[in-house]
Amino acid sequence: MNATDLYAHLRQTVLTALAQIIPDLPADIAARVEVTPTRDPAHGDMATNAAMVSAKAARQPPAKIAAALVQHLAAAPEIAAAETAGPGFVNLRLHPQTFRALLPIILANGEAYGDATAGTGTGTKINLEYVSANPTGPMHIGHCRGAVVGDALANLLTKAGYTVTKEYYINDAGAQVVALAWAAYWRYLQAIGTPLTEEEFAAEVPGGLQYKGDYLIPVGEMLKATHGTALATEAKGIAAPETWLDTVKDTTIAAMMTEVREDLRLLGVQQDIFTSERALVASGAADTVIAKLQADGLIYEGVLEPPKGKTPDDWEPRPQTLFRSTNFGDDVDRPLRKSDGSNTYFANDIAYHADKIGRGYNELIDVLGADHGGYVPRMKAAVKALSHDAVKFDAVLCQIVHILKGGVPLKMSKRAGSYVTLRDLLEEVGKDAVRFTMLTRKADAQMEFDLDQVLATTRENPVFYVQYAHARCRSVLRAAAEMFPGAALTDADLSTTNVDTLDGEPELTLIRRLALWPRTVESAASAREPHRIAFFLYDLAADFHMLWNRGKDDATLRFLQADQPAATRARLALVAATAVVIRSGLAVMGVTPVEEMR
RNA sequence: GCGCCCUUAGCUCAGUUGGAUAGAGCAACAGCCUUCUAAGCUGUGGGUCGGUGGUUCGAAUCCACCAGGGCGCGCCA
Repeated sequence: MNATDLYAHLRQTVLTALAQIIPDLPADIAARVEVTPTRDPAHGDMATNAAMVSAKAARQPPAKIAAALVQHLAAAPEIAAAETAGPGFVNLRLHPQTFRALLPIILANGEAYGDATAGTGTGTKINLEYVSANPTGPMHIGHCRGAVVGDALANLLTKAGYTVTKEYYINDAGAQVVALAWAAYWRYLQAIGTPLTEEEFAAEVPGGLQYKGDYLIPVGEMLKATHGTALATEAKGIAAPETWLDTVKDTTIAAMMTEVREDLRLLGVQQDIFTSERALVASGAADTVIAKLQADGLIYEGVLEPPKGKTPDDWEPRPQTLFRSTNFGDDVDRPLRKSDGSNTYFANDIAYHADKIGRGYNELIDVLGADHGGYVPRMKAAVKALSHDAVKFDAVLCQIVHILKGGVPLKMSKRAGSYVTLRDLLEEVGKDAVRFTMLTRKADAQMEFDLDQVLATTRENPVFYVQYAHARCRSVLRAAAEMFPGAALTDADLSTTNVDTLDGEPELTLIRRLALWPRTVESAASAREPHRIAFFLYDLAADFHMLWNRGKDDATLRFLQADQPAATRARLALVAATAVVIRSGLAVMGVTPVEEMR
C-alpha cells in the first residue's frame, strides 16, 4: 500500500468488492460511492454509502448488499473490521498500521503530499482572473480579499492537478482613466507652478476633478521632469486636451500599474499575464465579437424595458444593439452598444473573454467583488454563446471586508483619500497574517478584519495558532538534534523510520487528520473554496497541540525520551510529517511557515 | 418590482457537495505551570440549523412558498 490518498485507496477497495457483488453496476452509480471519515469514532474510521446508493440499481435491499460487502471487505489487508450500520452503511475500522504507513509516504513526498495524482483536475486548463483593480490609485483593502482568494485558489487548483493561468485585466480604457489623466494633469500644473487654484481648474474638468489623493503628486513631478512646461499653455494654464491627454494618460496608467505590481509583490501575488483593455479596444476586438454573435443570430436592435419598480428619473426608451443573453439563461438581453453607437463595457469584456476562449482554456474563472454579482449571468451567457457551450465560466464572488480597530469599524472614504491602502495594512500586520486571515471566511460571506485579533497571540487567532504548531514541530526537531548528536533527522531520513510504536489514540487521531489532507485539497479545489484549507490547518494544529500538551501531565508522553531512541524516532517522524502537511497547506495559502515564534 | 448571496449555540463562524447523536473559537463556570514554549491544555453548561410544506432509506444541505439582512438592476467600469 503506497497510495497517498488513503480514502481514495479504500474507495477503490470498496468498488472492487462491490463489482463482485453487483457485476453490472452502472458507472454513474459507482461514481456516487463514497468512502468518508466517520463523524463518531465509535463507528470506526471510515464509512461507505456503497450499499445504499447501489440498492435501487441492483434491486436488492441495502442491508443485503451491505452484508455481502462486509464479507468481501473483511479480506482486505488494510481493514481490521467491517460491519453494517444504520440504514445500510458499512463501517470500516482500519488496522492502525494502515494509517501509520502513511507517515513514511508523507515524509518521502514532502510538500507534494496532497497533490492530485489522477484527480478531476488533471488535464483541465483554467484561466483564473483576479484582482483586476482599476489603475486609478493604490490598491486598498477591498481589492485585497480578491487578490488573496484568487491567488490561493490558483495554488489550490494547481495542487489539485489543474493547469492554471493567473491573469490580471487592466481596466485602462473608458471614462475613469480620462478622469485620472485630468487629475494627474492638475498635479503636473501644480508642479510647474500654475497660477490656477484647484477650484478654477476643477471648473474646467469634464465631470469635475476626481482622484484627489496625494498619490498623483509624484506623477505630476514625473511629467514635469520629462516634459518641462510643454504640456501647458505659456501662462501655465490648461492647454488643449488633444495636445496632452494621451501623453498624460500613458504616463499615469504606467505609474499606477507600477504601484499595483509593487502592492501585489508585497502581498506575495505573482500573476502570469496582464491584459490591457485599452489594447483590446484599439484592436477592434469588440466589433469582431459582435460580428461573430451577429452571424449566429444573437444580435438585434431593440429597446429595453425600464427596470420595474425603480425607473430612473431621466429614463427614455432608446434603441440599442442588444445581445440575446436570455437565450442562455440571463433575465434580460444586454446592450453591447450605447445609443450613440459606441461599445459598452460589457462588449469589451465579452471581447476579452472571447480572447481567453481563443487561447484554449477549458474553463474561465473570474474572482469578482460581490457588487458584480448581477454581472455573472450575462457573462456566463456570453461565454456559452461564444464557445458553443464548450467552455465553462464561473465566478467567485468576494463580499466586502470591514476593518476593525479596537472593536470600532474604520471609516473608509476614497474621495477624502482616507481609505486604508493595502500597503498600510501590510505594514501594520504583515503579509502572512493578511493572507491567512482573508482566508478564514468563505469568500461570499461578509468578513470583519479585526486588526487587534490578527496580531493576537492566542488560540482565537488562527494565524498564530497554526504557525505556533509548526514552530513547535520544528522546535522538537531542533531539540532532538541536541539530544541525539549526529542523528539523521531530515524528512528523508525519518521516512525510513519504523513507526509501529505509535499506537496511542492521540497519535492516531493526528495521523488520521494527516490522512485527510489529499481529500481536503480535492474537495476544496472542486468547490473553489480555498478557505477550507485554513480550517483544515486549524484543526490539524489543534490535534498537534493536544498531543504536545499530554507531555505536561505525564513526562513519559513527551516526544523526546533520551533513553528510548527508537520510540522517540517514531514520534519525530510523526512530528516531521505534521510539519510537512502544515507547510503544504500554508504554501497553498501563500503563507510562509515560521521556524520559531519570536 | 425582479435577480443573486446570506440567516446554524449569548457572540464570531465551520459543517467533508444528501449521511448516523449538528461542531470549533470567544464569552460563562470548574480544573491544570520546578515543562521539548501555559502564547497553552482538559472538562461542564449552552441548538426547533429563520418559518412552513415537499422530494427519499436519510435534509442544516435539494425544491416551493413566507419572514428578516446584504448587493445589484439601459448608454458606470
